[in-house]
Amino acid sequence: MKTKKLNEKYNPKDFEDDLYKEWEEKGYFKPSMDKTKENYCIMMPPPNVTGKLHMGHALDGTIQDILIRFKRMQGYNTLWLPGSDHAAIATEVKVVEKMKKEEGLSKADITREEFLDRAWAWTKEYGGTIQKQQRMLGCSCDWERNRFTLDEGLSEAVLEQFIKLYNKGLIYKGKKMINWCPSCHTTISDAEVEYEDEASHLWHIKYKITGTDKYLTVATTRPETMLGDTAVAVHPDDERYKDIIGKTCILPIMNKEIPIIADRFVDKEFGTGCVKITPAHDPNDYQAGLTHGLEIIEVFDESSIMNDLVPEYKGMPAIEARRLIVEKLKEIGALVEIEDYNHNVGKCYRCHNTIEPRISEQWFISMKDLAKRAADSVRNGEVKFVPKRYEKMYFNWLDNIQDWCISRQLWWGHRIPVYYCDECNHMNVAKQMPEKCEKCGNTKLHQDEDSLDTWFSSALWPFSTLGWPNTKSEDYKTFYPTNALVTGYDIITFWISRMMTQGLELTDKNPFKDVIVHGIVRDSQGRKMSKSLGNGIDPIEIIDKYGADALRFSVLSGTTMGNDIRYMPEKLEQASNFANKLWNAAKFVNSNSADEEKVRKFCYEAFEKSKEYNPSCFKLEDKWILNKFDKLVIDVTKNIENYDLGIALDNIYSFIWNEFCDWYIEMVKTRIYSEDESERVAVTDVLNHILASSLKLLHPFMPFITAQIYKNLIVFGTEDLIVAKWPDIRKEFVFNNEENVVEKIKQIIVEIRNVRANMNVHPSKKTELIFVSSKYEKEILEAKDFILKLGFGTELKVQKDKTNIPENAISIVQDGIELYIPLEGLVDIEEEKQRLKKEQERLISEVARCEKMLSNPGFVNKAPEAKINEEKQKLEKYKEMLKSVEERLKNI
RNA sequence: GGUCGCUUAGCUCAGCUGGGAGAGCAUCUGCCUUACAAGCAGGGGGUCACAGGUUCGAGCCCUGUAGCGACCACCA
Repeated sequence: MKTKKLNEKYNPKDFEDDLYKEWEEKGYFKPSMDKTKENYCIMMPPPNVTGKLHMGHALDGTIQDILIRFKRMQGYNTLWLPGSDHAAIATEVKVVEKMKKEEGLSKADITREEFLDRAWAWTKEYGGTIQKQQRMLGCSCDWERNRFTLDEGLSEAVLEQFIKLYNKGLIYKGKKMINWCPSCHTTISDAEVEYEDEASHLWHIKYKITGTDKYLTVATTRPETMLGDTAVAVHPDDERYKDIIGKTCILPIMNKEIPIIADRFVDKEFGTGCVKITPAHDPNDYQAGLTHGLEIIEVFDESSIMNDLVPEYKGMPAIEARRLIVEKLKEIGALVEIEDYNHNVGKCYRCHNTIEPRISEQWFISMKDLAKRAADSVRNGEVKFVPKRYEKMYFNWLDNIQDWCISRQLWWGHRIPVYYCDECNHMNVAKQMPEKCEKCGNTKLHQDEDSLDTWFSSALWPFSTLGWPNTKSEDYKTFYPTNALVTGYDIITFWISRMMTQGLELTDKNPFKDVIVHGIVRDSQGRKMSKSLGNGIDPIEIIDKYGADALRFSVLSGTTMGNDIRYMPEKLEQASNFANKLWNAAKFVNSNSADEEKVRKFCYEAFEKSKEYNPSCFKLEDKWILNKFDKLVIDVTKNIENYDLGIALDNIYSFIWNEFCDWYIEMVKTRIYSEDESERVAVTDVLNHILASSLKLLHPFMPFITAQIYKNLIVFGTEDLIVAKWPDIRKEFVFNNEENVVEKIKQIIVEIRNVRANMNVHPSKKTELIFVSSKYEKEILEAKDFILKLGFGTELKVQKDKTNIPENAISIVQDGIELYIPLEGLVDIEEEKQRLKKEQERLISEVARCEKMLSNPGFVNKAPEAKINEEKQKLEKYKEMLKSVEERLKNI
């Protein structure tokens, strides 16, 4: 005898941690590397090293874990590779803050090496947090293959990538207008700029037109940049200004003569139609400056501190200078108007300070060709997005792509592998500092100070983690290209598009086949969870209180892939109620199971060996639940394969609760308590078979409770559930007929309860049940025990015709079965007549509906045959039922 | 401005290839029936945003409108 026992109460804390440890120790998370099996690989999107698990991670991790566990159970050689990202800016900002707070130091006070020491220390201290939390969530990823974007192998991959792209001419250094964050002191890429509405003003300033008494008025949101104006632009077709094009005007304060130029980018309708041109501080103006050969004059530096163009503003923050310049303009009478104005301002995605467009020499990747190839892979269907609509977002980004600025003025990250010759300034591009300049042979060289965008290394994630550039490595050969990539839609541009471009360029393969895009987890009011709002929900607190399984259930049930999720904490109640229900059902099955050896002998072993289970062991309700279960397996498998995880979970939920617990267990209780041992053995077999198999289907979704129950099953459950075989459908038996009959009987039982509830009959009041059925006599007798129990019956009779039916009985009419319930003293004939009349009306309208449909020539000629037959059968059924009801009405 | 999404029960959301509108929560009624009161049984509750169209048949397909949301671009 096994000494297995489930605790009296479901309490996830009792077993979740232990189970996880056990799985990990037994090595279940590692791929089997079985060459005879198909491979399946998912790369976990690497969270920031310093991050904490939030609901987005919980959702993302749950989805991936479901896919991995599903495939693992199906026998695939599965790898889910975890890791973390060094998150250049985010981490550097935090380390700088900490340094300032604790040591009173800034970056200027220490060397690069000293800073990196601190950053690594930080990483070691805080780096493991998320991964601990992912374990609590149940993520079955292979921690032994855990990678970090700054680790040795991945850094090697970055060098390889840089040099390859450079040699191919795809990476270049150039002077361009870039996005500069004056607070983080670095460039950022276009994708990292977030636009926000900001209330501001439009200042209207008049410039004197040279040699006349006339003025033109420009409108600007940035008066402080006027010091660097080198032109005023109007639209060439603007009638108002046609005659002044080509003339010059006087820039106030600077008292400098600047040209009036015509350019089509000017919007005639906006402001005054005259635009001041500051090529150094605005992307449009920069472009105009290039086109018209204008001088570029900087007004402030990289910290937005004014330079010495005008001595009285020197050293001032630009925003401060703005105030003074506006005052000055007022003073000299150049300020015409101040208009309230809302405009979109670019903000740094990290620190949310206003981005300054600046001209600067930086490193870029030329994107156009790379982007085309990446887009084509999706266009031609080699890579598909789920849901498909996100492909448009992806195309939109790639089709309009600008070159990617990859250099960052940060220390935390991969340093650019370019070494300048101190003598001839030649750029030597190499993995390590060359001994001498390849051009002039000088031995004094210095490395580029900049580092690379975080996403430059993340772009390699699907293959750098597998050993690339060593394409001969076992992991790379086995798992690349990977199968699915699961992530939120918010990083399609940041990450998906970059993995695609780099993957195709460097490995000549699409890095993954399916891109599974999920939504954002929002709060119960639909707002984004954020630190500033304080509306975030901590998944760890949820795990503490409800368990990881409940958390996983709650982020998936009732959701659709790609849609945002409004997180309702009430879902946790549903989830933990479900877990509790399952727990109790398992306890019931366990405590009522017959001796395991006997079950094995009589049922299970025989079945395993010969696949010829004696169907006479099964009673009607067994065949019903077995048939239902097979359909469930088909549905759940299909839905997981289509990534319809919410639907798959719902399938399992309603099977376990509504079919298995509410019906099957109740149906077999009399057999369980039976004196006849062979009855008990047979029921034990089916109960355990259905329970164990249901646990298998549910395991990917709720791994802990299912595994805990499974290992404590008295019958079956010998292997660990995490590696148990995903259920097959049993082609040996199909019990469609039995399923149909039981559904009819269930319907009758529901109606019995219904009628009794309406008549306020106390459950203790039981009655005789008289069935009339010529078709299903045998089945009704077979189901006698549970019909009596669930239908409040004292005894059950089946007859082929309606002789001797008492008058004061309730009648329940089903298709092919009628039931009469004599309820002495309780049946009011008038009330019963009213009830039957209502039923009659309902059936008449049903018959009418079917007849109308079937007499519609359009329907009969065009509808599929199966549909027509279905309607014909319904018509027959309703006609028959109607006939019975009407007969009964006549007789009482 | 461009693109996309959403609008279904009181609330939050599912709804497959077009073929009788579903779940959870909430609500009402009756039950401590020996797995489970975190439960059981039963009930009520919907003009599927609006207007057209296609179709034998539309929550689902097409066009348009309105409200909400997201992304991209521009905004001197």
